[in-house]
Amino acid sequence: MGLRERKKLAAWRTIRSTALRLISERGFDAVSVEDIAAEAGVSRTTFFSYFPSKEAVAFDLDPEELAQWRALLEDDSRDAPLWEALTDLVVDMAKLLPEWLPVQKRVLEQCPWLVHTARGTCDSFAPDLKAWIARRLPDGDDLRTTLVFNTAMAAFITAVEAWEPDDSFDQLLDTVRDCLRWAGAGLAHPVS
Amino acid sequence: MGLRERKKLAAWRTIRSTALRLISERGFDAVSVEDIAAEAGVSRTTFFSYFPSKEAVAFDLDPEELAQWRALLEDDSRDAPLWEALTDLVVDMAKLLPEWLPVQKRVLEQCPWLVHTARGTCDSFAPDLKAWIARRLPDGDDLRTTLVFNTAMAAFITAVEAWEPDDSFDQLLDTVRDCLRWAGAGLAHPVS
DNA sequence: TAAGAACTTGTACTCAGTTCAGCTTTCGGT
DNA sequence: ACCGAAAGCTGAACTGAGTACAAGTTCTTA
Repeated sequence: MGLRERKKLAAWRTIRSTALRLISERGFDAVSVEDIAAEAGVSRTTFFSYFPSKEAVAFDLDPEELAQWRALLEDDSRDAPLWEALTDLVVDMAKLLPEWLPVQKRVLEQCPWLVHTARGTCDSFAPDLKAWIARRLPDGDDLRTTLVFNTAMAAFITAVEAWEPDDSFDQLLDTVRDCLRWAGAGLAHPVS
Repeated sequence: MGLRERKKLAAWRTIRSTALRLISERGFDAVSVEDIAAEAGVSRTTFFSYFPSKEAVAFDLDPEELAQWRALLEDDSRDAPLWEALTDLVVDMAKLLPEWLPVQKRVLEQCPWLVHTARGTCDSFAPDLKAWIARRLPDGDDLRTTLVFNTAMAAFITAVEAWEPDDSFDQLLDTVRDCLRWAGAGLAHPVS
């Protein structure tokens, strides 16, 4: 990794951690991009060359986590039936975020309307994850693929919504697994 | 209904229809709030007293549709099992929007990132719809309630995503019903 | 080590959204 | 019909997000 690339990653992380610190101190609205940039020692312009918006600085994934996440999607060794494999995949993805999720939850506690942005972060994986699902669906039904994807996301989000950042992370993983299992088994049936 | 109230509704509709016309002519980004307000014959300030944001003018529901929607939620006469009743409810809700949905879809075709806003419109019903679900769930499990809600929403959104505004509206309703049925039956099972 | 690519920065701009003080219109009671 | 209160409308002035761009700096590579 060349000097340029290392510097870039370092700058990314400086900006991000500075932003999270300020936001957790003062709240999202009370911190301007100007503040973050100044505190991080870069210009406003540079800030926007790293993050497309003020919201992104709070929710974008670290490039390394992102790479790990993509790696999970390309691992084709899961041979269980679709829904079980998907459940494992989602749990494995969640496992990569033990630092990230609590921070996001705390930001969202203060600014609930940012939920949309947080979901957007997940949505950036939609194409890849959909492709992953389509690969494992016998027929190439697009509607069915999308339904599986959206439902799995809904189950995941439900678990994250219910989880408090002070609870243990394992508890979240259990809930994620439960929600996916319930959704997969069919919500029209009584609880098993 | 007093004069004041009638005028207000009229102004709301003027602003809204003006906005939709301009947006469909030029695209969402190429229309400023200033343009909309001017064309609708009100001030910018007034615009923001009717709509909290530029996005809202494209996605907020007409007060009358909103009232009908709320009425559906309060109709307690459905006595089918939860998931069937919920399926019917969602279909009934969709039935109220034969004008609205095609317009929204066309706006979203041009500005896909507004999906978050569109979802937000649905989210404004979350509390009421969740209460509706909780009322019909035997035990008062919050997690389960949320899961049912989120999954139903996911199924609905899946159907809307798959629908093209040039397709017949009945086709959308069928797809909504199918998606809810599949999700309710359990996506882990093969297609029936 | 020099040419060129990639990155940073300040400046200047557009537009969304808020605040507020002053004006006009509607409403309810008399 | 009239008057005071309340609700609504407006323009002006402000903050802050996001973009465009030209000029300067730092890294890469041959």
